[in-house]
Amino acid sequence: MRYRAGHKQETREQIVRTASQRFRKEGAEGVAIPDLMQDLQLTHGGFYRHFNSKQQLFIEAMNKAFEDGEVFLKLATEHAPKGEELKGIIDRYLSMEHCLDVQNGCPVAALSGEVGRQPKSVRTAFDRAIRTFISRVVPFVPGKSVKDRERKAGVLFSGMVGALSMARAVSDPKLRAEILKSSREMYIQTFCKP
Amino acid sequence: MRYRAGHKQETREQIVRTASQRFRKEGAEGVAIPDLMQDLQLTHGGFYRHFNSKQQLFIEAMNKAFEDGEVFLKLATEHAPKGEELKGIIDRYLSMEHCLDVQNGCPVAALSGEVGRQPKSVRTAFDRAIRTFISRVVPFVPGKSVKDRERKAGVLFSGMVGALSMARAVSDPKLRAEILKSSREMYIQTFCKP
DNA sequence: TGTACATCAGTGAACGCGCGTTCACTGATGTAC
DNA sequence: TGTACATCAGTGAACGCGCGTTCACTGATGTAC
Repeated sequence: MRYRAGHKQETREQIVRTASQRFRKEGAEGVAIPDLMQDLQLTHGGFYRHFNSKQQLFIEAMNKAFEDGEVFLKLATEHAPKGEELKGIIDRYLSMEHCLDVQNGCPVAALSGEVGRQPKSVRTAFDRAIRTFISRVVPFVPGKSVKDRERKAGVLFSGMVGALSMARAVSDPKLRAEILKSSREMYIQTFCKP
Repeated sequence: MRYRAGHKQETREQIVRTASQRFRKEGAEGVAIPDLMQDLQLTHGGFYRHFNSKQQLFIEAMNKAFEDGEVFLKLATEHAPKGEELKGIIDRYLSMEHCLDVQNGCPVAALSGEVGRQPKSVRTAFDRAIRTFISRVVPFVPGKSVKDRERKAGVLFSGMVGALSMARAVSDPKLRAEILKSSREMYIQTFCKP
């Protein structure tokens, strides 16, 4: 073999990682295979040694993005003081950093518009990711019952997704900052008290 | 002239109306000019008698969608009992009908993902639409001051946008209904009391 | 240790396709006389 | 009232382009003997 053992696997992972970032930033149709491969100093022909189609890459890239989401939650809760984990999640999710860093940010906020047009396989993966995210947040949400806490986690999550999407869509930096700040304050006030 | 007076204007308006619906449903890149013109039983060549570019049509179609948004608000508040206008807005915005009717629904929910990639002219139109929508809702939002009511209206709007986007992205109809219902109940409870 | 062959990740020309856009043309009607 | 010409919304072939995908080829290394 020309390349050392594991070389192919490494290339594959690099493609998925780069695709995962670029799909979030530029959308499924905004990323061309030849262009993507050039990012890794490769030519487009080799792509099909790793994937059957662009579609397959999109699915794997989405799953990679969901894994990033898990890491995001872990970091946000671990860096927060005991008992203030939910505040940590909200503060980080609705931070200007997360808002500007689309390519490494929440895939639900970045891709929910496109996902509705994707095939079933992509959409069910989305369902799973949303349920997982909510279940990870539930332990930190106060509430009367598990059902109540799940509902609250769901409303909080979708609300934050909307605030982030709108802040990103907007052109005026002041309006962007306002959207993030109002939502941050209101969600902390609404969801963080026991 | 071959066609009666006003004919050209009518055709132009039909193109904008159809484009406005299809852009919301299929995204900016999902709609091809030849295909769009065929919807109106016309051929693609004639398109450029009406518009300089697809870009220009997109902007006009977005503005048309924003007008639809104004109508939406008017209907929602007029049909509601006096004093329950905000409840009327929330109930309608987060209804299953609105969720399924992407093509006639809120352009912010449908296009916020794409708008970030559009040129300045599109994005400033978006800013204006968001500010207008919020100012239309403010009169019905209870609060201590105008600033406070504006903030609340902003959080409510972005929250509803997120809930609608997520409900649409999801594949499981039960999960979709849950997302809408939880948000509806919670937002009515949070924002509708004085 | 040296030689012949097999492997296979990556190359790059080529494909068919649909897109946005252009343009010479059409032909029913309005206008000039 | 009748004829000749002008108008211009709409037609459809054609363009250049970039896309997703295919495929014969390359060439450094591993393996067989």
